[in-house]
Amino acid sequence: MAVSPSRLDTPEPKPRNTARQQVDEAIRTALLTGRFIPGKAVTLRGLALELGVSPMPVREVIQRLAAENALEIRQNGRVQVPQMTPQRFDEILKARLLLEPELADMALPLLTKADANALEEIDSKIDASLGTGDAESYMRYNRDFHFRIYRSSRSEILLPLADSLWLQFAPYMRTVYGRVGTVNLVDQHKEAVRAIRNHDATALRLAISKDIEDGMGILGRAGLLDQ
Amino acid sequence: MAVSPSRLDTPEPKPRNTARQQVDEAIRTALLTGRFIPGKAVTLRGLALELGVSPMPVREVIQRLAAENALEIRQNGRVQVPQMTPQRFDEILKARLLLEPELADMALPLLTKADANALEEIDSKIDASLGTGDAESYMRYNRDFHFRIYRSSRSEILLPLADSLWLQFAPYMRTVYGRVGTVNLVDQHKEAVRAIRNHDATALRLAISKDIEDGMGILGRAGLLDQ
DNA sequence: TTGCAAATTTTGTGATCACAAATTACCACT
DNA sequence: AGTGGTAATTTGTGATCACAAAATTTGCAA
Repeated sequence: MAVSPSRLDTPEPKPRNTARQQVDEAIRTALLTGRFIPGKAVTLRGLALELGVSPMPVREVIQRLAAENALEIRQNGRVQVPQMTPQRFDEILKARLLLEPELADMALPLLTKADANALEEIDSKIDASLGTGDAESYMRYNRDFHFRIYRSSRSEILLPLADSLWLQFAPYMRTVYGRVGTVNLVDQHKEAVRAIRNHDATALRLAISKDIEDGMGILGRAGLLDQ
Repeated sequence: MAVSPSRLDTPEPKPRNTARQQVDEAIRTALLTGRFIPGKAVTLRGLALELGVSPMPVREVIQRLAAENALEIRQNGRVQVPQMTPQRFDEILKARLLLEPELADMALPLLTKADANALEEIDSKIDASLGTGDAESYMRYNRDFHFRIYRSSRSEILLPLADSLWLQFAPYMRTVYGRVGTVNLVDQHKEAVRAIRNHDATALRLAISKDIEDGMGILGRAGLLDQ
């Protein structure tokens, strides 16, 4: 008998490094850290030039992000970062409150002491960013904090859904921070870490829920009155 | 004064008819009605030939669907319809139970008597399809039934998330129906219509939840033992 | 018949080009 | 200076090509 693969699926030899993946990561990071302003036009050739590739991989990535509602393709074909609306904002908040506590709940049994320490480390960087008013760093570390938890869940379904949500509200939140600053920001990260250390599912769900509301609740809607 | 657009956004003149949209719709419908078998390889040139277009628009659509986890791009670049796994199945079920009752709840105030009648019409077609054992028609009409409700919510966030979920489980469910048939299928559609007519939010949520469990609960996991 | 290696084909990736539609720039005219 | 129309530019779309990697087929030898 042969020692052939025990599974008839996923041999998955070696990860290839395509230009598309680089472009994808670059644009996603830019969206998540708020380097794209809502309403701002995005052009294929512009991004391609900026990233040093041909328009080809950019086209594919834009389609990807448009499918996740992170970019908007108008009917004239032009691409832009979607504008936030009160309805969209409320729905994103609702969806986050449905999905993210669930993800945290799934992750909890898999979270180790090392994870808790790493989360504490990230949280201290968040505090540092808030102190210096560096909104871009804050957004990156805040994202890291949440998805360090969620990713531990090994979720294949809920995790991509949450990913899509973050891509949708991040650019807008960046504009809010630019307007009202970051000094008033509060979060429930220390409570979350404590809940993880105590293996307390109820407390973790509550911390995540409250954290989402802290981030988007009062502060968030404030910016929607004008624009 | 001018009669110019009252909003400073979205003039959106006329919808363009691109090859990409046609390809997108064709492949989505094929996935939702189970014409693609999980694990089946999908090739750019093959689809392009089949749909009478160049590989170009197919590439973009595949990227879109891959971003929604409706197609899987392996690390060697090959594309296939994702295989179902017990974990994925359970998570999809969980996600549906989180999102779809909420969508129905949002839709309820906007649903009219005409909607209820249309839903009843669709449900009769479902019964007809079940009678003749036409799984493909069943899947199309069942999809129509659910999204006729959900779409009424005018949701911009939760609706695309639910869309992604349906694309992920539809191909697998088709294989289940092919194995065990459709005669044993039960649903809660009549209860849902009744709840809509009575403007009973609690009853509608319950009907949707039970309907999801009827469709995926016992029957669904049965097929996961082998493959 | 079986195992293995070379050759052929298939496939995704990235780049370039042509084209049409939309946007922007420009300039004459009132 | 404001306005209207035309020209120039920009932009997304679709097609084709070259290339490399992977999968498949073929052919030869044990």
